[in-house]
Amino acid sequence: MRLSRYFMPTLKEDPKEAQIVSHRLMLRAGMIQQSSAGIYSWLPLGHRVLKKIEQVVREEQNKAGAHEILMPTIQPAELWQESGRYDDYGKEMLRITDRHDRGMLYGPTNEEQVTDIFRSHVRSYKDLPLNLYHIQWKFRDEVRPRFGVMRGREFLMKDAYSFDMDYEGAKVAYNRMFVAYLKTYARLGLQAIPLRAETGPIGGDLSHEFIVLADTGESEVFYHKDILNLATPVDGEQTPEELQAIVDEWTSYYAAADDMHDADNCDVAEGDLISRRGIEVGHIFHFGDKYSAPFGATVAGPDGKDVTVSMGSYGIGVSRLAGGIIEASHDENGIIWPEEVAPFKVGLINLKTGDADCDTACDEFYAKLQAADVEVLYDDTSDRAGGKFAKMDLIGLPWQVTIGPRGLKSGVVEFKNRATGAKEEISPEEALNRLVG
RNA sequence: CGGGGUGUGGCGCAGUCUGGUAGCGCACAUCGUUCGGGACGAUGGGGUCGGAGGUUCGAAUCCUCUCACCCCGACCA
Repeated sequence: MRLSRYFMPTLKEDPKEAQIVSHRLMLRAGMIQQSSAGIYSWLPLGHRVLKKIEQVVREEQNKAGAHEILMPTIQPAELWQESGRYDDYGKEMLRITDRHDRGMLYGPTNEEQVTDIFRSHVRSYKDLPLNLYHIQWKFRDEVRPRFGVMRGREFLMKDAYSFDMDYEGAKVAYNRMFVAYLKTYARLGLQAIPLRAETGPIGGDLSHEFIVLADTGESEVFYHKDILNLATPVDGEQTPEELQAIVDEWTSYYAAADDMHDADNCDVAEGDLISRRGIEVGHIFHFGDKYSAPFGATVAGPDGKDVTVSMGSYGIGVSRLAGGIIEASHDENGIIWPEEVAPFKVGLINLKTGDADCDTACDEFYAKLQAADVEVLYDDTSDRAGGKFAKMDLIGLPWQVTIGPRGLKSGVVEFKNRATGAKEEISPEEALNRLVG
């Protein structure tokens, strides 16, 4: 993409409404624009990031055997009356009336909707286990939206729902998601910690939330320092026993949010207990028949008798992760994107636009990157060098290649790693090899 | 929902106390000089000062009401 043709409205100064770093950087990088409290438009750069996060989440869900569907944002009130949550949910649920005076709502989550789909189509135990997920916008009318996209009213969430014959089966589904989440966060460049969680209004008896560490996190977390040294699970089919072993390993270390932490009854040695701020980026629940029972979601078992299925739900805040990743990965100059979610892999800086040799060298380099399918943002504007560097640092692409007349004389380009700041002078061919390889 | 705060060109702000018809920096446009880490000069475009009502000869400024947004707390992906 040529920057001269791109829509990336960056700001030099911090918008005053943005107090936390990810919100400031997202606004300054031209990723988002606020529409109203807790509701945002995603501009091209932000949209690219959002789609990349979504894709990583999607791939890991698919690998875990979940099937992608897409349920609507607007749901009928009757479904929620059936589960009893229409009255319980309170003002956080945005209620709408259509022209026929029918009660509708903008879905804050989809347990009812997915259970309705399940009961309509699944009749036999042979169709289990089943896990359906979608990545869809949700709306929760929070009293106090804040922190930019990290605590919006409208947000993009991946929510998966598992259906099994019994608790044992549901636990395998739960563990499979647990492991998939660990892999997902690792791919996103995040160090995530699973915490045992309150099951909350959603109900159930097995629940973990996943948090990423960041100084601006909303809650305080306490954890055993060795949990950070655990290896991310590897890809591939895993037996129920192997899944359980991974979950057991990750949950064997102490980890709790401030609401669950009890300093007096914590048996972690003082030097091993670490306290930091964290952002919740995922939450998984087993809740049994909480929805399947009132909805009559049953399947025929091997003996021909109907069994009410045992369910779980598994959420990842996709739009929140965009902010969460920035919170966890930035410096004083701007964002530092992990490679998997960077809007472009490399920024190409033409140090002297208008200089025939420099333009030619940059255009050729750009064409070669494009031919090799390397996502590149090419700053071909006539801005001054300083501004170009500052802008590239701000938007945080993993690599920066700078081509200028002086380097061309000696046959080198500047190759910079955004994360480490390390700069090397190498040949254009070498730079190309590193980016393509 | 309780407490605090802010609304003035796209962004950041001054002006409000002490009413006199809107200003600065950045950004934007044109021209020129510059140009290897956010240049300089000249010129120019853009704001009914969040909204409504009131006081006054006159309101960004004073009064009343209202809306929006932000921050701290309780709650959530």
